[in-house]
Amino acid sequence: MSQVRTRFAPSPTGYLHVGGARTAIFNWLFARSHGGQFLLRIEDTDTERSGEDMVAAIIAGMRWLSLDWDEEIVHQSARLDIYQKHLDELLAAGKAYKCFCSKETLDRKRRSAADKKKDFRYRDERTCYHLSSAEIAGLEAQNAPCAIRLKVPESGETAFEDEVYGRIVVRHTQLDDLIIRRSDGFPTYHFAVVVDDHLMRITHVIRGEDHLSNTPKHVLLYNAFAWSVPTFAHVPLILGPDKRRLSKRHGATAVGQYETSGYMPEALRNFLSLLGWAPGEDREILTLDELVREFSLTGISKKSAVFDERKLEWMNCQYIMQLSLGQLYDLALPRLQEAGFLPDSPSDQERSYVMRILELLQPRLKRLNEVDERSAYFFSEPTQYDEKSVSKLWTKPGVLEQLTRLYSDLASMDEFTIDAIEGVVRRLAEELEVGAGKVIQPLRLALTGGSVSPGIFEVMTLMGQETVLSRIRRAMEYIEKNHLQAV
RNA sequence: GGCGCAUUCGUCUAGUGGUCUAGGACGCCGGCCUCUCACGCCGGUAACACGGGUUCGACUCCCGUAUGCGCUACCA
Repeated sequence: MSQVRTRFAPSPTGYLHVGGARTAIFNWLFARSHGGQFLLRIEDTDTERSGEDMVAAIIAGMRWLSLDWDEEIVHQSARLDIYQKHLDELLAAGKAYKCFCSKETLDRKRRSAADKKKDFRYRDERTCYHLSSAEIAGLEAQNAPCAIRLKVPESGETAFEDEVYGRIVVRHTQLDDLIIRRSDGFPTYHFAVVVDDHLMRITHVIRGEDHLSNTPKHVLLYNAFAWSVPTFAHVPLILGPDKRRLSKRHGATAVGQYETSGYMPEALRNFLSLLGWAPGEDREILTLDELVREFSLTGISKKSAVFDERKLEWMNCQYIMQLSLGQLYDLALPRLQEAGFLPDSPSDQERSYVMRILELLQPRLKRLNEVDERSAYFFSEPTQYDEKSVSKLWTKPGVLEQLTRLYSDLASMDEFTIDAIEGVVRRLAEELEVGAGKVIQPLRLALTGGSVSPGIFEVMTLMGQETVLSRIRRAMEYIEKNHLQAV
């Protein structure tokens, strides 16, 4: 069997979106699991809608997901002469013909057919197909714009075997003479895709299910050239929560958005792999190697899948917890620097301080972009106290005395270690005959500005005795100033 | 409208005629742990779209209905 070659062929009319990314992942996985090649092709024949910045964004997205490709990137816009050559071939063989009908004329005919509740099919009249060579020459002499259509057989059917959906058959009466070159000289998608897939020696075309209905047209084109047809595998579409095709209306659809909102590429890749495909086992957290090992076309589902961001978030959480502290530090560093918590080149001391913070935060992070707000109080005094927590925790009678005691007890400590602090706090709670939580929560509010944080004793050792004391004092001042304690 | 495709818990899915009183995961609910939150652990909730066949037997096969999606462009 010949070498497996797959490709991902996005059109740069937008950023790399998760649906495209999923298709790319499947192609990549399939190629890698067969020791084959994975190629990248930019389908930029629609010059109006394509942009260089989009190409760059797509490439960045691919890199971020570690989807490396083999060989040079193919740009369709640079292959116009190749398409023209193949067009001429079809024209010469009488398998395609020039069509001088204007878009306006066609639209009008389509509308009037629709009014009569009928389908418009160009092939029923084939106006331009019946033009004499003299007429064609005349039109061309006037430089009349013309498109090129493929001549589709009027009877019979075209079938192909899809690896996911099985045998697909379409009667030729359902098809029209499709345009394969626009009047502006650019090939249409259907034509370019077939020519390129053949020339790039693609063996397996893995793409979205929205192309399932288009594939018979492509098969017809392969046949017209007498080329062998590749294996097709169409993958189900990705839907939004409302079961409609995933689009910008649903929020984040671009891979880059997931990067900035703190998702790890490994998590997104893992999640996307499992959308419309399942390995034969129950495990869901799979490494790249495992994915490569397990991936197969037969595991692909026929049913479109809803993109569930909650599950992605959970998966991201799993990946964050697997990180070593050093890795987590590297990922958090730019975000902490941007927040102004760390200088451009942190000292060793700063680095180890942050690592200890991250150790506490690690199981609590769903997304990497939460690190700055969750760690803010380690870098600066709380600028304000959470209002609800204040009214819940600092209005209770005795809180001021509690904090006063805490202050003096903590101030007299020599060793500000986790165990020692815990001992002091618990002893105080016992003495006051209250649960430890009753002492800890008001304290937590004083130190962090809120009622949620990692274990308070860990937080305190990290902050250091001096900071802890000054924050307690500041909290007491706040309580007094605002007359929170009932008189 | 025509053609194509699909239809298992809210969501992702396992399941290829009997092992299914339908399994796992996310979510949700309850509990444990506990200084809050998170992690972790334990338990619970919840599905074969509907109707006909075929068969000794159907989630699994066939037909129809419904619903959804896709294609029906000189977009890709």
